[in-house]
Parts: sequence; C-alpha cells; structure tokens
Amino acid sequence: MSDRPAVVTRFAPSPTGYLHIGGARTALFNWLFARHCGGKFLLRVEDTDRERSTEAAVAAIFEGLDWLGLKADAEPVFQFARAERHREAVMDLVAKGRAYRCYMTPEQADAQREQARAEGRALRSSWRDRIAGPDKDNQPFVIRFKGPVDGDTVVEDLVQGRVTFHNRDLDDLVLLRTDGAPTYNLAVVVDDHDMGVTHVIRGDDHLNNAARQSLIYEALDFTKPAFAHIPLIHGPDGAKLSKRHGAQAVGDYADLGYLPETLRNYLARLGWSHGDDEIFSDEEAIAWFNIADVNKGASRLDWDKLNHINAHYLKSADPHRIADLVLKALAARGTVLEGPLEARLRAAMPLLQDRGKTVLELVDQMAFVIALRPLVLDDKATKSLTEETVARLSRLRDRLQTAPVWTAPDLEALLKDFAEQEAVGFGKFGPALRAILTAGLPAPDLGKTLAALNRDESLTRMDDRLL
RNA sequence: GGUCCCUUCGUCUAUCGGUUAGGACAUCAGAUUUUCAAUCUGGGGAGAGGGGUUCGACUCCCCUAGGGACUACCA
Repeated sequence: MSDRPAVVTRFAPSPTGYLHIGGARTALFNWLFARHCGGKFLLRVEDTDRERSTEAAVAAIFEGLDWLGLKADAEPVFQFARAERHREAVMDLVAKGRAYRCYMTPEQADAQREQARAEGRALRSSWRDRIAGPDKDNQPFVIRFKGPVDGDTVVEDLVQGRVTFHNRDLDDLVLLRTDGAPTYNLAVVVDDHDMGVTHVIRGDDHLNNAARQSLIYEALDFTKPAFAHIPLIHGPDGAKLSKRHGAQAVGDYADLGYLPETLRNYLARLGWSHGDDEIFSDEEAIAWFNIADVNKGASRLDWDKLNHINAHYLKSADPHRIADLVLKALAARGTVLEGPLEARLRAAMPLLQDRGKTVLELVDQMAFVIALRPLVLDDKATKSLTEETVARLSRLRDRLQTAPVWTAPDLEALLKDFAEQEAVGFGKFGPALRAILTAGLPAPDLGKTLAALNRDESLTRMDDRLL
C-alpha cells in the first residue's frame, strides 16, 4: 500500500553537454506519458562522472527543458549527491554474495575481457569466487556484480516487445570504482527504485543496459519498472544525429527562430502518431499519447516539416510575443530598435507574421518596415519612375492622404478603385509604388505594405520620390 | 568479432490477414497575381530481396541484405 501515484516517469540526462534534440524528445515522451496518466514527471541529473559533468551543462539542460515547457513535478535529483546510498546498496549486494571485490588492474581486466571475447562470452573476473588474502589488504579494488553464468534475462519492453538476452553475454560489470564511486548501471537502478519510477522511458541505446539493470534489480530485490526504449532520432541522411547535421541543441532551435510549441508538436509526431493527426495542441497530445503507439524504427529529422509546423504556430501566435522574438533576433544582429521604429514593427506584426517559417525569416520579411529613409532604389526601379508614372503616383498619394481609414483591406480597395479610375492595370503603377515603398525588399500585397508602414511613413516615402 | 534492435511513397506516418495501401511535409502542374510568399485545385510517388504459413499477406515465421545500438572503473 502506498500513496505514490500510479505512474512516475523521469528524464535523466547526464550533464556533459547541452540538451540535444533527441534528449528533448525523450523528455517530452516521459512528460506526455506522465501527464496522460495523471502521474508524475521527475528529473534526475546523472552527474556521477565527475570528470565530464559541468555546471554549465546542468544549466543548459534546465534552460532547454524550461524553454520547451517541460516542467518536472519535483525538484531535480542530483545523482552524485546520493553516492552514499549507492554504496549502501552495493554493500548489500556484497553481503548477499551478489557482488565481489575484484583486484584486477585495468590492464588485467582488458586482457581477460579479450580472452572472454575470443571464447564468445562476456567478462568474468577471476576474483569472482576468491577472497583476497592479506597480501591484498592495501591494494585497490573495484566491486563487480556477480552475474549469472547461464540462463536468460528477459526484458519486457513496452515498445520493443519481449527481448531476450543470454546471461553469458553480460559482463560482470563494475558497480563501485576503485575510488569508491558508484557507476551508472548501479546508480540508475537504485535511484529509479528510490524515486518510485514506474516507467523508464529512454533511448533504445539503453536497451542492452536494461538487461544488465534487470539483473541488478533482481539481486537487490527491487520491483522492476516497466521499460520503454524509444528509437533514436537520426539526421536527414539516416546516420546518427551529430554535429554535421546542424542544430542539435534545443537552444539552437530557439536561436533559429522555432517556437517551443513547434518543437513539442514536431517531436511528439516523430516516432509516435495518432491516426492522421499532424498538428495538435498539448492537451490533445496528452490525451492521445500512449507508449503502445510509439514506433520501433528510428526516424529522421525533416527540416521542411519542422518549418511547416513552425509557420503554422507563428501565424496563430500572439503578435506581441512574436514581435518580442523578432526584436530579440534583431538585437542579436546588432540592431536595437526603440521608439517609433519599434512601435511601427509591433503594429505591423499582425500583418506580417504569416510570412515566415521562422522568426529569422520574419526578420527579413520585416526589413522593409524598419528601413531608414531615404530608401536607395536600384537603377531599374529608378528608370520605372517615368514622368507619367510619377504623375499617376502623385494622384494616388493625394488619395491616400485623405483615405478615411488606414487598414489593409481598405487600402486594397482604394488601390483597386484608383486603378479603375485611372483606367489602367496594376502593372502601370504597382511595381513603381512597391519600389518606392520597399526599395525591392520583400513585402506583402501593396495594401498590406501600406498598412504595415502606417500613413505617415508611406506618404513620406512617396514624397521622397515624387516631390 | 559478439549480443540486441530496426526496415510502408524522398521524409514523418496510417494499416493491427481481405483497402483502388490513407494522410502530412517535400515535389511537379494549373489557378491566383502589383514583388516574394501564402492560398486553392490536381498529378506523380511506397510495403528492401527471397522463401514459407494461409483460401488470402504490408500485416505471422525463416533466411539474406541494409541501417542502428551496445560491447568502459562514460552515461
């Protein structure tokens, strides 16, 4: 009897670098499953490798999870802080005869491992059944797990199905290092048990470890959690995701102008599906998510689809929020906007936020809004400003000046009406007007362009060329 | 080398023994058009190969090929 929630999941990164996209998806699946079940999602920092773990990495991972919106339901557990508890468990194992002191030097271990491999079996230390004499009293040793020599270990995996391992292929792995520090496979088992983890959802690079850990669970008399080994994410070329595939860290995606909801949606859809649903809310994902629907095969990152989803969320996002992001991206490029320019950009955002797949693209799409006068026209544009065109645009300018309302639809209508009145097609003045207003920078329909610039700026830019 | 996992359009996927194998992204064509997009309509495009099991296999089994993970006193 316990009051523990029925389902407890955890994300357990080792802080040796930033949070990469694969880890982000693992965290997401854990989060989704816990939410779906009304359970808890925990966080554990696996920092037992003191050499490679860094504060900066811990911060980067927390920041990444935070940005993604994956909040843990309890304070994170730092594995290294629990070393004493891990040692306790190992001593318990030694007392039970399920672990032993091994005095082999690393070199001896390598040699024995090689020999074992040649014989088609895993390493079994020669110290398995020996008690050291006084000669070893002050000699360094490690504590190894005394694995069964025969029989099978079966992992019932929620994603991969039933997977059988032969015990003879499983090493007598080191539980406690020479310096008394616990190793990963031991610490994971003890921590998952102590944290009440019911579902271990992690990358399938750990599937082999699940067998080793199963043995430790049994030796410790711990109840095993359910395992779910989800496939890894590969790069667009099918190879394991690495630096040459570009963005790996979730922070990179933020810098590139992707929204966290985009990543959640896209990543959830990678290796998991709910019928034909492609774009869905967090609530829907939580309601639908089920480990049974997770695929077994690895999937590749597809930038086009990521972009498509991001465009969708960019379109429907709060303009103020997107404006903040555009401003931030601009600032990162060294352009700090304030005052009227910032106000103009913010006001124009609802008109323009559907024009980019990323915030960075939006920055480019908004360049015409914040361009400084006088705009520099290229030769072609300058030549198109014939006497006739200038005269016509001047007439248009006067109408614009007295336009009763300055909104995109009204301006669009005004433009149409003007064309009719002049008895010409848009081709007779549209391109020239566009050149005057944007200097060839990307911009939307003229009605929207005028609206985005606001009346004063539009008229002033026209005056720059027409007067 | 050994152990284990994986394999449906270019990509992400649906299918859970009987479908013209569906959808999304991408792509191509057309429409729209004042630039670039967007949008709309339509098209092409898949069960790795070979054996079985079965009245009937994408679906179940085996082999081959290809891809991946693990094989540390890293996690």
